Amino acid sequence: MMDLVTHLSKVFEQAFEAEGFESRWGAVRRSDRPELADFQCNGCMGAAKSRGLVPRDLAAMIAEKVQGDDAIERVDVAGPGFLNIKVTSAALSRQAEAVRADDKAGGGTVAKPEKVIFDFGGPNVAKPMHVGHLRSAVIGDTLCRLFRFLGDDVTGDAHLGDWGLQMGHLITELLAEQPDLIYFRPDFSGPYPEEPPVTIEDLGRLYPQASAKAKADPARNEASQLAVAEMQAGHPGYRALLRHFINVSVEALKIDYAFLGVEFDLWKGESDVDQLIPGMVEDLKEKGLAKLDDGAWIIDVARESDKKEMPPFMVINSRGGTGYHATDLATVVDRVETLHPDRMLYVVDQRQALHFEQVFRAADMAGLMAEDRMEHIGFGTVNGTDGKPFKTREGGILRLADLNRMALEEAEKRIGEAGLSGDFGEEERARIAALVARAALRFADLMNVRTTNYVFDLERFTSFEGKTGPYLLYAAVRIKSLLRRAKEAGHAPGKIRIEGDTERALVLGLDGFASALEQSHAKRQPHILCEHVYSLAQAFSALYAANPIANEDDADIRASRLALCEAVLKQLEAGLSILGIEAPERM
RNA sequence: GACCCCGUAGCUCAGCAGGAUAGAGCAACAGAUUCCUAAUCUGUAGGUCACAGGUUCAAAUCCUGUCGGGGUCGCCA
Repeated sequence: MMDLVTHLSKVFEQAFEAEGFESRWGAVRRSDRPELADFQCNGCMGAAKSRGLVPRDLAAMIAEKVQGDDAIERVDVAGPGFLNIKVTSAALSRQAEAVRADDKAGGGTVAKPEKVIFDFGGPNVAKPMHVGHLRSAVIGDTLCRLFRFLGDDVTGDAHLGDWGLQMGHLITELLAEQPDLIYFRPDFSGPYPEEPPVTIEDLGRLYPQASAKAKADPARNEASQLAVAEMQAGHPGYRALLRHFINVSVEALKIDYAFLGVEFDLWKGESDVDQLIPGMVEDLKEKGLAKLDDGAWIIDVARESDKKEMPPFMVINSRGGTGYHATDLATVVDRVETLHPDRMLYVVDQRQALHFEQVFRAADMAGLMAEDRMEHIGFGTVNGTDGKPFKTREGGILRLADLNRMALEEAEKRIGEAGLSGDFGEEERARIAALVARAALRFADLMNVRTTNYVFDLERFTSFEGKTGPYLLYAAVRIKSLLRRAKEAGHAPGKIRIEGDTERALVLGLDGFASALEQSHAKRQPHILCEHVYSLAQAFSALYAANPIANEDDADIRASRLALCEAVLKQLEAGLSILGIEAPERM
């Protein structure tokens, strides 16, 4: 199906072309002045100027030209030369019917589907996730869903941070606590036990313990670095421990992600590409890209056109170790070889912009992937009211697990207060609370423009009124509920006839889905879709408050409104599912 | 110091491929429930779009500068 904006744009573009103008002047968009018109075209001012014509005269000519189109009721010339377009009720009815019948609820498909890899989440083994991880997880997961919805072939990879100093900390701290473990015996090289020697609680305790010691004692830090080097060199016991740490951590991570409805196709990590690094380094040396500088192997990725200083890409550091430059580039090698992507998107904190610039340049220079096929989808930091990265009152980080728990508790409390779900069973109440909490958290993050920092406000994340996830659930559940009642009463939906202003507004809202998705996709900005879904829910709520639907006496109007509700619900659920939000049947 | 991002209502933020009277949510105030879920709806009030220049028929939006806030700048990731 084609949305009205696209249809009208074509009509106006043809009109401009017929008068010998460039078609771009014919671009039509939703009206800024809904009381005057449904759509507007502002091209006459610019087009007239290019010919020395009077804008209003040209506008009148264009208005005359488009008269034949059956979606257009009338076109008015206003102000200096605006064209105000009002569409027919029949056209709106058609659009609503089309949304109702469309299995994508009016959302389209990208012109050219691609195979896209999303690198997001980026959780670290043993380090608990904090609020910053919420952003990568939720934005990345939503973009994956959005791209899939529009037809792209998507693979989401968690890209675990399992190769750094934290592994050394864990190993050395475990060694201090349990020196007799088989993993530390130099005379033993496997096979090692299947059962992990630690629990997630152990990891949660060992890491901060070691980290604190290392900060205070350089020698202790040195020991961890040595352990990392040994592990990277292939120490069998350490490797076996690494495997255990990863497995134990991933199990725990999955719980937090599942709460948020975040899913990954791959759980690969830095350690998975370690074995590719030597070959990659050889290749870089052969190509003359890697050079020895200050004891380290680097790639000079700077360009003359650079306005800023571009530090070198660090392949191997002066101690002979590899850092995240090497693992990230090796990950590109791995992905290109195994998945053959058209594009790779990295959903990572904006502060890593320079790092990715370097990785992309290096990957391009190494002939792995063209620089313009790789994008850093950066996001802003989650700040406190002081403008600094958010800290709890105690000054610590807010763990994601704690945030999840707080949202859930608020949801449960609120369900009790509102007297909702009173007659539901325990299980259903718990499920509803979980869905409400997820909706609140995801929407509170996704509604922000991705790239800017935002101030974290716990109340906003656990609030259920106004522009929130729960508001959207509420709207969807209301529709489900009234459709259910109508069905029970034997009222069937029928032909849609759009009459009043609130109905018109609602259908115009429905019609904006495709372009919201398209823009959201093009800009990699979930908040555009959030805006759309929210305004759709608002438009429905306004109709709901002002008109009876299932209780309407006139059978035709009732059937029409019921059908309209079905269309709205379909699109609402489609939009929400992209945002990773699921509405219960009742709440 | 260089480079990047930001500055819009009391608060948190949209809008920025220029377009008419700058929009939401929260907070404030006034209303709405004989009937489909009030986690709702309707309305009122609230803005020198940081500041100063420039481009343009038209600037919150583009350009320049200033001020203020945040970030990044070779071996932790």
